[in-house]
Amino acid sequence: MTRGRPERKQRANGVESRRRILDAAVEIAGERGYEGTSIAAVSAKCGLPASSIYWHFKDKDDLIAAVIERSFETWLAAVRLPGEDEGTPLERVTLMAANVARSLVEAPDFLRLGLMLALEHRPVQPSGRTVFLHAREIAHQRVADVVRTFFPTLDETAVRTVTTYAVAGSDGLFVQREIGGESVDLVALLELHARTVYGLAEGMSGGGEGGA
Amino acid sequence: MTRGRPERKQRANGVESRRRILDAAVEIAGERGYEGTSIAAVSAKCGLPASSIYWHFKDKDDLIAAVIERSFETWLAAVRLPGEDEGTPLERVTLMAANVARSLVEAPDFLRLGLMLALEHRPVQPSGRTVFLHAREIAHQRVADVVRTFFPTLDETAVRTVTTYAVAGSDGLFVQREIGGESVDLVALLELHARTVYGLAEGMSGGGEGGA
Amino acid sequence: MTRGRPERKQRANGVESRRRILDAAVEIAGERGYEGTSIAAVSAKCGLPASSIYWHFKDKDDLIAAVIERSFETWLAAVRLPGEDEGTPLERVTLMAANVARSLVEAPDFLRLGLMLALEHRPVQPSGRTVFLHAREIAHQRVADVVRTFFPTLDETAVRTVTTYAVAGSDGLFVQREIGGESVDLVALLELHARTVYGLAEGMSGGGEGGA
Amino acid sequence: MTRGRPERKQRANGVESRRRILDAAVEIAGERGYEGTSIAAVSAKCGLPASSIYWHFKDKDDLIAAVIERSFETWLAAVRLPGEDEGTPLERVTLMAANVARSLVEAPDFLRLGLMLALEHRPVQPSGRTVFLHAREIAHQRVADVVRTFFPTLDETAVRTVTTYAVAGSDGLFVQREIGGESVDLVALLELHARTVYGLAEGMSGGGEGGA
DNA sequence: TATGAATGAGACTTCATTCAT
DNA sequence: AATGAATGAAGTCTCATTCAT
Repeated sequence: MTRGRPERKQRANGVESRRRILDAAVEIAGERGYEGTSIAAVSAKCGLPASSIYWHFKDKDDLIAAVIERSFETWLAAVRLPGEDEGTPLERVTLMAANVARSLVEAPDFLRLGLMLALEHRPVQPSGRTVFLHAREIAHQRVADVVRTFFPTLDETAVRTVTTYAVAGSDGLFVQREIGGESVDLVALLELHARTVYGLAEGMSGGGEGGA
Repeated sequence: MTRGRPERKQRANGVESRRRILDAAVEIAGERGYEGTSIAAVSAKCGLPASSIYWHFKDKDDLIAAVIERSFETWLAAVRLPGEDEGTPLERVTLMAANVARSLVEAPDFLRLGLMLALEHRPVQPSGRTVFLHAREIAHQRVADVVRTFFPTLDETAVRTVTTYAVAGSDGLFVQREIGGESVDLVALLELHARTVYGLAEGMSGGGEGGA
Repeated sequence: MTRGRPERKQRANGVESRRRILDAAVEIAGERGYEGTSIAAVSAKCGLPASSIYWHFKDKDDLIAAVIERSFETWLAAVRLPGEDEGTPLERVTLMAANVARSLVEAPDFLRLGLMLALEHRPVQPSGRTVFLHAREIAHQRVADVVRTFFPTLDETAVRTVTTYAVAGSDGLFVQREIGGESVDLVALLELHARTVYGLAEGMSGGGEGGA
Repeated sequence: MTRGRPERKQRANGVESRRRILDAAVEIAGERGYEGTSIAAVSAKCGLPASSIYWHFKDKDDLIAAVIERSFETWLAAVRLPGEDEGTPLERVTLMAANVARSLVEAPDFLRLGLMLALEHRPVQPSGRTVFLHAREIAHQRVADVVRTFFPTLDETAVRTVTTYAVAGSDGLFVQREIGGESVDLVALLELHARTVYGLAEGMSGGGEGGA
């Protein structure tokens, strides 16, 4: 019973506690989804009692929403967009795709949890879902900007179609990777996807037969 | 107890009860996922007491697995593959995509619930997940067969890549539709996807530089 | 550890269990009020686990409402109204008052809990309060009938005033008894009240100066 | 820390904070009773953190006791007893009753909360109950004094009976008003009560057959 | 004179499941 | 082929209170 360290972390530190709670929650929620994330489990993993979690977050819904928000920011920071002027357009797009792929492999919790929430259709939606959809909208806009940059002649309908297709493919390949594990080379697949989308946009840009 | 007119439906009918339970469960599980599906909720929706559900299914895990299985069959039945010899290859592939799209709009529960299960990573996975992955494997094989039929010169690695890419894109577009609702034209997007994949396979088939 | 009686009352008996729960709840709620009545305490007192209470009652609110309802019936049964034709009118009224007093001493839970609920003004009222007010309305009507019987010339406004005054005095004297305990002779006080109200009604009946 | 303009109210003011806490507490306790009054709710209503409440009051019990005490004083201040020598004795008594009625309509919290506490019978009684009973004893004495003044020939037993009856009737009519809301004319009813009690005392004073 | 943060206990309620009938 | 009743475990959340600052 000789307690090496006194361990009576009496020093109240809200910021640090909040971080610990989010760290624990992002891990559990990323694995088990909304319902599967119990406050007791988060409490056990972060070392703070359940009642302390309620000091920092109004309720479970609020906690999950904060998890989504923070993990989106983490993920955004992990996507390092390359400098503006390296290589051909196609090479640059491919590089972006590889960066996205790496960020999704490194910090997959955001998208995994987000997709779980997005697929649910509860009568009363968790607010984390709203936060996710909002984050997703931001990502969508960024992709759209890239599309517009590389294919300035595309009309807005075509931009939207290409962007939607690009994002959806990315989602699908991420799911594939989540199911297949490390045997799925997400970097290679997203690079392939980038080239494909590039070709698609090129086709819509040159010949007027856009669509969908 | 022999009542005058027999068979007035009150007298138990196992098959019918089982169907009612599955009908209720597929709806709830498709909305709320595995953890979100409580036996009590299924009981309330189907009108049978909870204990009756346990007469038909070993436990909740078994019920969800059965839900996945049956909704896969429902979905399979909804995919009406077109006759073999109408139109050009590209037209035929596009037609298939449209059919898949329609089936996913009509019977989305299978894929929605399945993806939710697939994205989870719990210590002990629900057997419904296994059932889903198995069904998915079947679908994957069917797509692979189509790819081989249309592009007999593709090597197996390329077939796998194209198939994976085709399925992943389909998943991603399905997610898009689940998020965006009716404003997303899944038929058009999957037709576009079909043409894109067709072009991709063609490219890998003709020039030898396949990949991933 | 030698368990004398097997005590595994496996024999499911809903009616009996429900009664045991209500018996426990009426006692606790009569002493401690709505908020003071915890499901855990009821569970401990009746021997059934908390979850079993929820088989018989939707929630705590439902339980308390049932408690009020049953204890009202118990109390009503305890008020033995005297035969129609014994003694003078004043004697008969006094006898009624004594009977009411005895019933309130014997089964005070109904009125004690009811008054506690009635005095509360929560944003969302417990449904037990509604049940109590309804029961009280019934009691009010009975008293009004007695008033009308003995003073047929009273107009309805006067009947209402006399009845209200009679019931209010009864409530107040009951409170007095609850505070003062056995040192308060409720029977004597209610008999006095009966005579007083009788005189009041007589006065309003003869001279036309009713009021309030 | 010496700010330019001092005393801009931000700088703590114990008396004012204490008042705000009591203001919030009297409202909540008057609505919900002892158990229904949570420190968190008081904190939310008064805008001070829960820990500040514990700076001003030892514990919840202490807070409620202070609430009772202050609201009793508020109520006492609201009872404006009339000058000694206006009108006939009956008129003066009636005027007193009207004043009491008005004070109970204006400041009902004291009596409402007090009666809730008085009706409870917990193993360990809140000290607010004691405070209430003490305040009530004071009120009782005042009424007894009035009775003695107007009916000097009454013996002490009769004085006690009349006083008890007077107070009980007042309580009962107050409850009636709390239940019935503004549709109950408390002033009229208490005036009626005053006349009735006056008559009762007169009867006991003249003929020697007092009672109870 | 306050207060941000923490905390163990306990609140109500639902959970999946069982069992005798 | 079913079901009424029961139940221990676990769920989310609130409680009154403390303590270092």
